[in-house]
Amino acid sequence: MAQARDRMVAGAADMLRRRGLNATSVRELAKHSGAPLGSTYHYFPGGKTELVTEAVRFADELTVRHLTEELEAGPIDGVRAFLAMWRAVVVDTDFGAGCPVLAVAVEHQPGDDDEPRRAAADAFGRWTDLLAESLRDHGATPEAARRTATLVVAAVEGTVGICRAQRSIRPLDDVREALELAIGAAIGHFPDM
Amino acid sequence: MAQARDRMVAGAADMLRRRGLNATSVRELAKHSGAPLGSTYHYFPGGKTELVTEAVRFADELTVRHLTEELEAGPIDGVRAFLAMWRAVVVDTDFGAGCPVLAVAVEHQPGDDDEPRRAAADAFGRWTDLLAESLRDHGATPEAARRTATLVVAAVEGTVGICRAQRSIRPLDDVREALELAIGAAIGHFPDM
DNA sequence: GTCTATACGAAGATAGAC
DNA sequence: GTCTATCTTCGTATAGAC
Repeated sequence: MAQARDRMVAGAADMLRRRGLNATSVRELAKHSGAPLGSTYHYFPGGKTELVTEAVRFADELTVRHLTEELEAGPIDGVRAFLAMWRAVVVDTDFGAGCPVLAVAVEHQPGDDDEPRRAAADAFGRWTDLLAESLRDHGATPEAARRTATLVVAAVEGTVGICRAQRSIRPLDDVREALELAIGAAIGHFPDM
Repeated sequence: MAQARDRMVAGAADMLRRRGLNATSVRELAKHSGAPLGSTYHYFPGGKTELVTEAVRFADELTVRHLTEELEAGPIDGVRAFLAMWRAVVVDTDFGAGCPVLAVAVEHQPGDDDEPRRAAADAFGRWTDLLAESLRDHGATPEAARRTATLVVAAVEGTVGICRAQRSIRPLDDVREALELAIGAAIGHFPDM
């Protein structure tokens, strides 16, 4: 059953964004997915490392798909929709969920397996590249595009964490306005940014 | 011995920023601090929750002290120094450490004790308020000051996570330049931001 | 008051019955 | 091939010897 496997990956991504990496247990994931514990190691011989890595890639792909669609309307509307997506994640879960990719980045430690961290690095890189490409296409210099794209991804990740801590959505709304100005400057008012 | 207690709080903050909340065990913390396990519950009757809460407040106070000093030279130099501080944390630990406050925010889940999360919320709020005050003092409107201050804190938190995932300091340097432009706009070029 | 020894549960992972 | 039962390790927390 590939369906059970897919459910486990999606379930792992959901647990990661809610509880983080170390509080996501294979046991509970199996229960939550309606699969027996042993099945996990049948589907994922690499154990928790393999499962988490796939969960990060799954979240990455979802985000890339959304971001790609949203950026077709240009970088300002694209970022607006990007922020709206994260706003929905935080609000719909009553501040219970954030970004699974950031969780892996924050909880990774040197001795751990490297694959989940690398998947997280790739995800951040891909989102930044998509945004930078859109900014360049709309008049930003390559340097301004890269800097602004990095700012957007970093600000979103950080703000989602702050919103969860404060149980308030205001930081995200403040950051949205600040980012729109920064993007406007990068593609228009300050081409040499 | 208050010294042993203080060492444990500082040690907890260090473990939090390296491994995150759930991988920070009272056992290893005691070992790392040279104290027996039982002493932990003598100094911190509230157990891990109390210990973590104090560690977050400890990191908060350190950061407030730095930020306050650095902002005396104005918001641009202050933010530059703020970013330099975080740059040093990430580089000096070879991408092994980030922000302990963000770790608590990312790993908190609804059923958990609320004190650590609230301490994290207070920390983010304090840093934002300090930055916003400095921005207002240098010509930003209250709204622009709040938005820009939130952007700075959020961007720093997010970027530190991205740098750790990618094992590269470049995102932080890119964000520094982008933030300086945003601050310049808030206090000078666009007073109505 | 300090610390050793331990209780108790849950984690990741696997062996082996079906 | 699926899943139950179990191994081992580590987590928080405490009881009670010094």
